[in-house]
Order: sequence, then C-alpha cells, then structure tokens
Amino acid sequence: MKITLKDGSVREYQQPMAIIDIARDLSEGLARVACVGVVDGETKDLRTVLDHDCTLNICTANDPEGLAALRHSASHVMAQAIKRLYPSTKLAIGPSIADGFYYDLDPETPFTAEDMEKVEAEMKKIVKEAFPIERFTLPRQEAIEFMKERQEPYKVELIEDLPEGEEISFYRQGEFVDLCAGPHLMNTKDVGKAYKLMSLAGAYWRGNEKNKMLTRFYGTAFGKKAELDAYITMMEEAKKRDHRKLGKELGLFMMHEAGPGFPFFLPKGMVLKNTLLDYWREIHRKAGYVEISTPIILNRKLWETSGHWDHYKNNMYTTVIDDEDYAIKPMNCPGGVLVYASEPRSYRDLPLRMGELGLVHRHEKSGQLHGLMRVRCFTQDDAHIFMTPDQIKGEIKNVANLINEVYSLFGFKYHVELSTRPEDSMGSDEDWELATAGLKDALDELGLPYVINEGDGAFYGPKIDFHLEDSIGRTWQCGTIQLDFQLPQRFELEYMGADGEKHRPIMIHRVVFGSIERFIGILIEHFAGAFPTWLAPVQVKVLPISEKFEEYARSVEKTLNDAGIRAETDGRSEKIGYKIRSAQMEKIPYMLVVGQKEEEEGLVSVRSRFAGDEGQRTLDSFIQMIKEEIASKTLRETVAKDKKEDK
RNA sequence: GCCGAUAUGGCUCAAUUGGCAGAGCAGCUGAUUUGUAAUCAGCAGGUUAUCGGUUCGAGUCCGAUUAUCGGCUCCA
Repeated sequence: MKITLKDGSVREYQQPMAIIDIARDLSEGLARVACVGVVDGETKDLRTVLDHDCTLNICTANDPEGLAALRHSASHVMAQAIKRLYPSTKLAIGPSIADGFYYDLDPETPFTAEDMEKVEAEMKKIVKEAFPIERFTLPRQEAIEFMKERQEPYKVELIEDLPEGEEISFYRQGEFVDLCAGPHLMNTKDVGKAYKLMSLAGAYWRGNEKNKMLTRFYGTAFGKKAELDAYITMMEEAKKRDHRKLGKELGLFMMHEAGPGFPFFLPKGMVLKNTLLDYWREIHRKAGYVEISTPIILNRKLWETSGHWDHYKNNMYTTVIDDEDYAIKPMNCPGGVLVYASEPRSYRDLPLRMGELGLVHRHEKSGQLHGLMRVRCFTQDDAHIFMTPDQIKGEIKNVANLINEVYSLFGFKYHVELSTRPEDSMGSDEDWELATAGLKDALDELGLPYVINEGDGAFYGPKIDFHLEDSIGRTWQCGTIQLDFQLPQRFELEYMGADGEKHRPIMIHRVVFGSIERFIGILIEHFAGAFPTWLAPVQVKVLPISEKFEEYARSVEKTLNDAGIRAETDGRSEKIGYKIRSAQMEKIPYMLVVGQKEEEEGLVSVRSRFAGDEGQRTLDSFIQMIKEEIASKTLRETVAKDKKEDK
C-alpha cells in the first residue's frame, strides 16, 4: 500500500501492519493524533483509509482536524467514566465543538457539580489504562439490535434515522462502545492530561424544546497542558470585559428586579447612547434617509393587518384602552407603513428611505435575558426602504456598505449569513426567488463572504444578517437586511409609475446597529470599557495637584466644556497619584494635571490613557488636538499597559 | 419556558459542626496641601433577596417565590 504525503513524499507499507505503527511512522512518532488525516479535503480516520493507496495530510493537535479528534476522544473517555460511575445513564450524543467538547446524557438521578470532580478522576484512570480505540462496523439492523441490547434508546433512535444500506460504524475502548462516525485517536492514553470539565448544563434531546431535557457535560481538551492553561487564563481575562461587570463599574447602565430585561441607562451610559445616535443621524442624513417616529402603542386591528397578531402574539405585550385591544409594538414596520400610506406616492419619490429609532418591546422568555445583549425593550435603529423592483440590488448594496462603514469605524470583525425561505412562509415562489437572488447578487457583487442558513429567513422574506462577537466568542446578530413583499400587499401600498399605472412597492427592513442596547454591550466588551475619545462619557479629567489649584482646574474644565469637550474636575483632597489612578480606572482618555507651574504659565500637563505622560501644552493647543481626534473618530492605540489595574 | 447553580452593607468578599453578622474598597468627617497608578485617623452603613417552616437558637437546615449566572430553545 502506497501513501503519498502532502509534501509529495511516498511511503510504502507491507500489509498487514498495525495502523498505530503506520500512523506513528507517518507522523515521525507523533502518533497521538496522527490517526487523523485529510484525504481529498475531507477529514478521515486513518483506520478507514489505510487499506488502500491514498494521498494523505497527517493531522496533529496543532491542526483543527487533529484537535477535533482529540476532543472527540476526550468526550468518549468522559462518557466512559460516567457510565462506570453511573451505569444506568443513557448516552445521547457527544461531539467536539469550537472550544472543546460535550456529551449529552440522560441520567437516572440528576448530576450535581460534585460529579464533575468524580468524573474527571475516573477519566484520569481511563487515560492511564491505555485502551486501544478500535473501529468496527455493523449492518444497520444488527447495529440497532446491538444498541438495544446495551439499552441505549437514544443511540437506537439515531441509527434508525441513518440512511438505509450503509454500514454503521462504532468505536470501542475497553468495555465502552459508542455509535460514532469518528475520527478518533488510537488509544485512550493519547487523550493526555490537558483536559478539563468546564460545566454542567441542560440541553434538549436533538435540540427540540418539545423533547426531553438531557444533561450536558461541557469540557475542553488541548494538545498541551500549557495550551489548556492559556485557554483558562484567556477565559478569565475575557470575563473581566463582560459588559455587565463593566457597565456596573463604569456607571453606564443598570438592571433592576422591578423590570427584568428592561435596562436603565445611567448618566454616563446615556452620553454614550446619545453620541452613537448623533453619529447614526449624521450618516443616515448623508445616505439620503429621512427620519420619522411612530407610536409605541397601536390597536389590535393594525396588528391583525400586519400579521403580527397571528404570528407574533406570544412575544407581544397587550393592553386594553377604552374596551379596545391594543399592543405595544414589537417592531416598527407597521408604523412606517402607515406613514408611507399617508399620502399618494410617485415613482419619483422612490426609493423612499424612512429611518426610525424605534423603541420596541418583546416578551422574551425569562431564561434568555442576558445583560444588554438580550433584553425585553430595546431601540432599533430601524429603517424601511420602499422601492421599485429594479432598485432592490442597489439599495441592498447601499445598506451593506453602510453597515460595513459603521462596523469598520469601531474596528469590528463580523460575519454575514444569508437566510432563505422557511417552511411556513408567505408569498409566491417567484417573489422568493427574485428576493433571494437579489440578496445573493448584492453580496457577490460586494465580494462579501457569507454562509447560507437554509430555511432560516423571516416568514415574509429572506434576510442577510451581520454577526458580531462578544468577549468570549459568542456571536450576536446585529445588523440585518430583510426583503419584504408581504407588508406592502397586506397594507395595499402603491405608487404611481411613470406609465400612469399604480404599482406595488417592495420594502426593505434594515438595521445597522441592530439594537442600540446590544450594540452598546458589544462596544463595551470590544473596547473593554476604554472607549475611543469621541465616545467616552468623560473625555477629560482635570486633576489639580492640590486644593490650592482647584480654582484654576475649574476654569480649565469650564473652557473645555465651553469648547464642547466632556470634562470633569477631581477636586478631592488627595495626592496626584491617587487621582491619576482613579481616572485611569474610569478609563478616561485624557488627564490634565495642573499645579503651580501650569497655573503661572497658563499650561496643562497632558497625560493620556493611551501613552501616559504626553508633556505640557497650552490649553488651546490641547483643545485643538482633542477636537481633531474627536472629529475624526480616531481609534488611538493604547501604548502603556494598565498593569496595576487589579490591585 | 426548560436543566443546573447562585443570592451577606454601594462594590468585592469573610463568618468552624446551626451559637453575638465582619473586612477591604467606595462614602462622610477631621488632619494633611500633596507633581504622575492608592496619605493618616475616625464615623456611618445590614430585617443576610422575599415569604413560610424546622429549632432553645437559622446567614447557615427544609419548602415556595423572585432575580441573577452557565447552558438549551428562541431571537435584534
């Protein structure tokens, strides 16, 4: 048997020869995860390819494929440990994931946190026992019987759903056997020591909330102990930038039991929010949008016309006014549509871009609230664009460019998803094809890479979603562009065409920030609370050396505020070091130290969060400098590290 | 909503087996008048989330409720 490696070298092996030995040889002794390879772009278990000639790229724990196999095997070792400790536990599924692995289990009695330690200890034994991990296959019916004998109902269900006629593969390590497609390591000892159980959680069988809730053990594993330690340290560091923690520390927003999911914005958070909204209005004005505002509460009839009363009622707050049903708006679109319909429209008015910073309320289930990221009332930076069919592509490109411009300004990386027609949808096939093609074409022409989410669109049209990451790598949908043929029909919208006939406009729903609240949450984590100067709630802190210079400090503060710069004075009877530390902890961009020298010569000593001491300047030249920085919305890199932040 | 966990001054956390609720920071007062990441002293701050139970006695044990945290599901 000949094996061609990626570098072109060819190895020849005499059969029969142990796969482990071949793997070891191929990888120069690194057999730990070398039993996984990429064959023709597909990750394969060497057990399945080492019986014929092939071209192979050997993977180690440094490769994503190898690491995935390591984690997958770790999940099997974990399941084996749990079966030893609690033999009646039923196995569901246990894959590797981005950060590690999990296994879903159905225990006879619920697991507790203490079980994690026991399981980890048992895993250690299994690794030490060094079981060879063997692959074997069975015909479908035998596989079902086999799992029935072992009393694994979930596995039986999984096999029954696999396509007919294929051999079902299993992996065995010692007394433990699992239905599994692989690939896996060659031996349980290769799992090594760099693994850790992270948490215990509930998860529905097959991800469906109508099914039974299983128990999910999360864990992670790496090739080296140092990598595991680095990962744990990284997660701890990331938690320090959690927007809920920083929001409290920096006095940006708060939550209260009086209104779960309804955020309160504090003075500093309000400055941040308003600054963002000012920026939003400026770019939308330039992009040809007009702004409207529509009521928070509208009557039932409107929501019936829009379809929300039928399709969205579970998430809507309703009320009764003068014996009539009303609902608090969960979306802004019906209001926007009423504005469109309020006067006759001509093709000359189109595209009509109507923006609305609309406060919407949605009843989200209690368990899914999450700081500012997932709330029950939020401001959408909404806009509805009414247009003719031939304007679709151009408008989508405009919006995508606008979103890119905004995200780039903050230095965000994002990914794009295109969601297509869901099963229960409205409208004709042609409409859907036209709309989906329009979105695709626009993305292709822009050269934006995207993944397709089959069947994940809104019931009225396909959509493009823009996703941003939080500090621990969870992604949140922010921007979205949705095409809608439905609302214009339901509200019988029209415009007078050049041909003198009435036509139906097409509508785009779009948001750039998504929700201001969520976007602020992402911003807090992205900047770890150290906002660029243009966004910082307090841009300058004036620090008098002693109380003798407080008067001068106050005059500096007033000059700054008169110049439109957000400044405060720290007049406490403390040493300068204390005031600097305090301003630094508040992550204020600039500190102006003023004492005798400065007062006599009319100067300020500039110290920045970014670079420490920046020397003396006249107040005028400082104002000019900071104003330029604010106007250009510069992202100044922090040079000096805040080493002493923790103590 | 579901599974699991958590809840002690404004914040971060202590409080042996059930036995007098404590510290640091922040705040206030006084002293100090300070030159680039924490000056010293004093004072005040609590129905231990809420409601109920067990007990001579509950922050601690039990039950319910609420909120929060980690997930699942859902979503901006």
